[in-house]
Amino acid sequence: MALDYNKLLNPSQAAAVLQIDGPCMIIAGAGSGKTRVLTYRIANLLEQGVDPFNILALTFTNKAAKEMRARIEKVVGPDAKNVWMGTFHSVFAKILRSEADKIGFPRHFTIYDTQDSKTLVTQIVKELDLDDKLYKPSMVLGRISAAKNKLISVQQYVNDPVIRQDDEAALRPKIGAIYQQYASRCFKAGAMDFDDLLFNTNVLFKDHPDVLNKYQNIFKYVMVDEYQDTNYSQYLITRKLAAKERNICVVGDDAQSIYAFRGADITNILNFEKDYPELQVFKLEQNYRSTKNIVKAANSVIKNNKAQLRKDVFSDNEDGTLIEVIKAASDNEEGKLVANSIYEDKMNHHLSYDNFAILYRTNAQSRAMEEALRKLNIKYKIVGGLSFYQRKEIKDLVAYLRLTVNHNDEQALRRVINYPKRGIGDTTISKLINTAEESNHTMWEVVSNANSFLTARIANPIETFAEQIKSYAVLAAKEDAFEAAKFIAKNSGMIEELYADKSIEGLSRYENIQELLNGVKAYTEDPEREDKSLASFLQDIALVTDADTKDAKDDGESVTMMTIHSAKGLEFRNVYIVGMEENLFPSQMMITSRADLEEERRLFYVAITRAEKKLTLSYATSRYQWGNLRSCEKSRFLDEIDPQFVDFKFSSAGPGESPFGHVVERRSNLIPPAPRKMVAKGYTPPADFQPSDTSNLQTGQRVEHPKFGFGKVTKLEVQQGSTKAIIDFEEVGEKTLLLSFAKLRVLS
DNA sequence: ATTGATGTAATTTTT
DNA sequence: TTACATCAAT
Repeated sequence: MALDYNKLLNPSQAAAVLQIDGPCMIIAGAGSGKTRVLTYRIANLLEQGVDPFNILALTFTNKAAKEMRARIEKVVGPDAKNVWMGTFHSVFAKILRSEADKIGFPRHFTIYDTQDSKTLVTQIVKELDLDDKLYKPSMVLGRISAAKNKLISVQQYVNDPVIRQDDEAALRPKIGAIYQQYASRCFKAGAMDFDDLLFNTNVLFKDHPDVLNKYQNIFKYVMVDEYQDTNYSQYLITRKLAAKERNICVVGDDAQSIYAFRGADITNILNFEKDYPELQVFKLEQNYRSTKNIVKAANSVIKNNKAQLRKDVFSDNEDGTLIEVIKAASDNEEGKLVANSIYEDKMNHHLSYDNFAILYRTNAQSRAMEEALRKLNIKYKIVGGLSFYQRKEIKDLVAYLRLTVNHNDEQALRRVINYPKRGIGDTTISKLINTAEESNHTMWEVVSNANSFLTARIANPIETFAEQIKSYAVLAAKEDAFEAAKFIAKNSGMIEELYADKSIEGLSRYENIQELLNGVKAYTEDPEREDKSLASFLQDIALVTDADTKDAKDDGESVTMMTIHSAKGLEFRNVYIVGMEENLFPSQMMITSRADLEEERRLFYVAITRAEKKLTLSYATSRYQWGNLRSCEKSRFLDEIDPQFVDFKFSSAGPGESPFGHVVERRSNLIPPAPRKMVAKGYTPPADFQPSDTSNLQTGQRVEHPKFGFGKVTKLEVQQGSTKAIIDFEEVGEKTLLLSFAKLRVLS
């Protein structure tokens, strides 16, 4: 079945779809059918006989990948499943797993999320005895992240005189030291943060040409969506992959580049031609999404930016209604007016609530909107914000799971070592850290050998904890993710702890745990899933954002609320952009430099172009900030819209309210952990006990330990440079000790 | 070591 | 306003 692309697409779209070999760039204006082109382009490749396994399609979000796969499947059938499709992070995380040993990482390395990274930085700042006012984690992390995105290694960072001057000028000379410690701690923990996934892919390709070559041969056709949002690290990965076949096709719109703050480099798209002189360029300029008024208004705004590719987006749709502007006296009134407007529009035009979206610059703005919508009994859903996986109780359980799969995961260990409470306090924890640091071991190695250097009283619970985790690992090795997670949730005591809390929040936390377990169950019950292990489940959720979760339980009729950033790529019939105020949008932090302001403007452009039929902008003249009222000025962006497309209007008031809220209860059973004998009672170490050199210890030798008494070495194991001795003690039985810190006296 | 109280700092955007 | 951290008291 050959598709007739000239019928399905307009001439420029069809041209882009029919191009097959060689580099290609598609400049796709907002609403110009970009996804459509990408979909058909892949369909065409498949039709021309390209093996789906040889196509790599990189997108920016999981959602985009999922959507595209579904659409290709519709056109070409099950072959679509075999196309490599996903976000940069998920695709290269997968590759890094299978090649992990080549760069010294365990196959089941942990992916640290932003919270983990922040806590780690905070911990390091404290350990290095630095001023936490000067070294704020988000700031330090931003600096580290920027370095990684430019592929600046720790070595390069500390040796670069320019960077050092920068940091010194900012009165923060120790950032290099923090970076160094951060990287080494992540490595020891067998963990990568988001940036590491890309950074280490580059390391892998650089240090192992054979591996690069392998993937160059696999990915004969590379496509990159949202190319304007790639950073240097991503740019280099795609360039290397495409170096052999040169079949690279990038799609993007410089006017929609809104991730510079995260290292996205707009010059990647502006200078693409320099890398590929034989480049073919296609421009998609017809907007099919929005009315003429909306498209023209958007153009009039983006015109104010200097750096951009020339492009003329137009629409053949109706003129449509003018853009409405609502002025409110306060943020609460703004919510009320927006809610009313939604209600009226829905009634007047017989629409359903999912035709509406409220977009804002910051997540904090959602609150006023939520309250207003609730009062009018309008259902809504919030995309983004704190996601399911960021809730405390979920992170706690996930930490147990992570620790089970990767014992060295330091952040997970610290999170749960004393939760639920088992008497391991801060002092003990810092002692564990120090010991780990001094003896160059991981924290887990210290924890699982706590008895070697702590009094029995405190080593006891730690040992129990370590045994618990080890037993989870044994379980996880033979059971699927659901069985393991269920057991761990109960056995860890988490279920018991949460069940005991009868407050509203406590119940909802308990429910969230149930929901996570349901999620694991669904995961293992998916018939198409080959790997049902706990490790595999964790890999999956590490890179999942809220968008996918929320979509699944979308019950139809609700208004969507989200930040403008997360709205990219989406469209709605009616769009409300709220909080059009100076210092909010554009954000206060972005008005100092021209480049930043231009990014804010592009953000505004993205927001405007989400709307199909009707766009409404609103601002408040006063707003609560940290509990007190501040007055606000309307945004400069309002004045940048050509006034012929705008209808200024003032309104007020709104009808009744309604109660809401519900709670469900459930039961659980629990298993208490087993106690164990730890210290030899009938043995007292001699006062003159002197540990001897154990580097030449042999199996069968008799040894003395200050706590466990006399025993015989039954086995020696060398692992990652450290030697473990399994010793059968006369009074306490078999123990596994790390030779490097066990105090042993060799007797024979 | 755990609890509760008081104080403080924070709001940009996300894989 | 809230979330988090530090501190004092048990």
